[in-house]
Amino acid sequence: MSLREQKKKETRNRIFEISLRLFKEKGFEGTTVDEITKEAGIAKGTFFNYFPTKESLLSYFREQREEFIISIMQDQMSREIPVREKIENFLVHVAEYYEKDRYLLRLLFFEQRRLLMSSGHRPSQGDHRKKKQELFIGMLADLSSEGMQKGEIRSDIDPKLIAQTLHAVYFHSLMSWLHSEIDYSFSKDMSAKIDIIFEGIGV
Amino acid sequence: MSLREQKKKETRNRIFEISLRLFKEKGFEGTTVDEITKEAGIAKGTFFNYFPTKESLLSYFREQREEFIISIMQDQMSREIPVREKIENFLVHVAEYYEKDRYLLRLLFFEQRRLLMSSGHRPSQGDHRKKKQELFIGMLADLSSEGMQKGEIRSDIDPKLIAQTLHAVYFHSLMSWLHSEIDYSFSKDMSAKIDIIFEGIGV
DNA sequence: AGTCATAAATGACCGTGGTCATATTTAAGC
DNA sequence: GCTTAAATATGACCACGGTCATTTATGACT
Repeated sequence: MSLREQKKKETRNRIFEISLRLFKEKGFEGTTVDEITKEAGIAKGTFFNYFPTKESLLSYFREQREEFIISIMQDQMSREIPVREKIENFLVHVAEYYEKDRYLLRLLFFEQRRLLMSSGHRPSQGDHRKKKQELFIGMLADLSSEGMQKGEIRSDIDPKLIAQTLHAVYFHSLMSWLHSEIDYSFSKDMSAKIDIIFEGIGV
Repeated sequence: MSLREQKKKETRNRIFEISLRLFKEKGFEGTTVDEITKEAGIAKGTFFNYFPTKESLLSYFREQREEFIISIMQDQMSREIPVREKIENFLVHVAEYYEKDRYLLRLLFFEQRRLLMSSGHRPSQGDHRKKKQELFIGMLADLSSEGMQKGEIRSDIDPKLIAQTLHAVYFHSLMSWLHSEIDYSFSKDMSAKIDIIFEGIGV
């Protein structure tokens, strides 16, 4: 790696680290780009050579999280355990991972303008790059299919529908937890709701 | 009502109507407060006498929606039909109501900084005013309890948990629909997922 | 080492949301 | 109709996010 690339990487990283620290200290709105650049020892314009907007710092943070989450998913996918356990394990692992950094997650979901969610209903035309969220639901759908083949899950429902329902519960639990001011286990709360989906509420 | 109050109300309304129109025409970011005040024939400062921020226009819009939704809820609550039907009716009615104005809802959810969601996990101390979202979940919980008493719903689960799970599916379906670029029936999509919750996915 | 094209850094500048001291309007009391 | 205090309107002003023409640093090539 050339000196140039090296320095670029370092600068980008410095901006990012300083930003997250300041966000934690003073909030997202309360931190100005001027402060960030001053601390990083660069001019204001330079910031925008590295990140197109102040908000994009949060996107970058999210991308890093997503990489990690996908690795958790893939770990679970390959294990030799009942599908229900795989699903619960996966979701609980993600939840536990999130529990470590509630504050920055709050920023991520409440400060970022467009919080991406998977639609499950894509336009048939369009770019073919899979978004991370779709991968998330896609993997849950794969697990559901696997469960159907093994006779662990009802096979008269569209696996995608099941995946979306699971994801709904996961997402809702996450949001509730982020909004709440009290401390409780997000993963346990979610786990209870996943059980409902498996067992149904009907008599 | 005095002349003063009358004019105040009119001005507030004019600002609001013009704003929503401009948002539809040019988007939220694309519309400036200057434009709004110019069209409304008032000075810029006056705008902020009526709405504390530009974003608060969206909150106001949401409050209006919420009033309406609560009335739908209350209608269903008092009918003499099976609980499952009440729940489905209620959620489907809300969905159908939303389907009428997808664009402004998108603004509401994607442009507004902090999109409120019910936690279901409130701090024990704090203000006692019930937020609208809690009312929403509260009513779903009441319906669940009713269903348990009538033997239509399993009674070994906390009704609140059921309510939250139902709300999760409702909210997720709504968000997916708002994100999607294609036209499909949000209410039907949601309905299918509600069925899953009633019947479970286990064998 | 010197030249030069390209990458990267810079900060004056702009448009916007939001503030606030001041000016204007209202209506109650006389 | 006049006075006066409170409600309301005003626009100059500020801070911030973001742009861009210009300057500076880099390294490939001779």
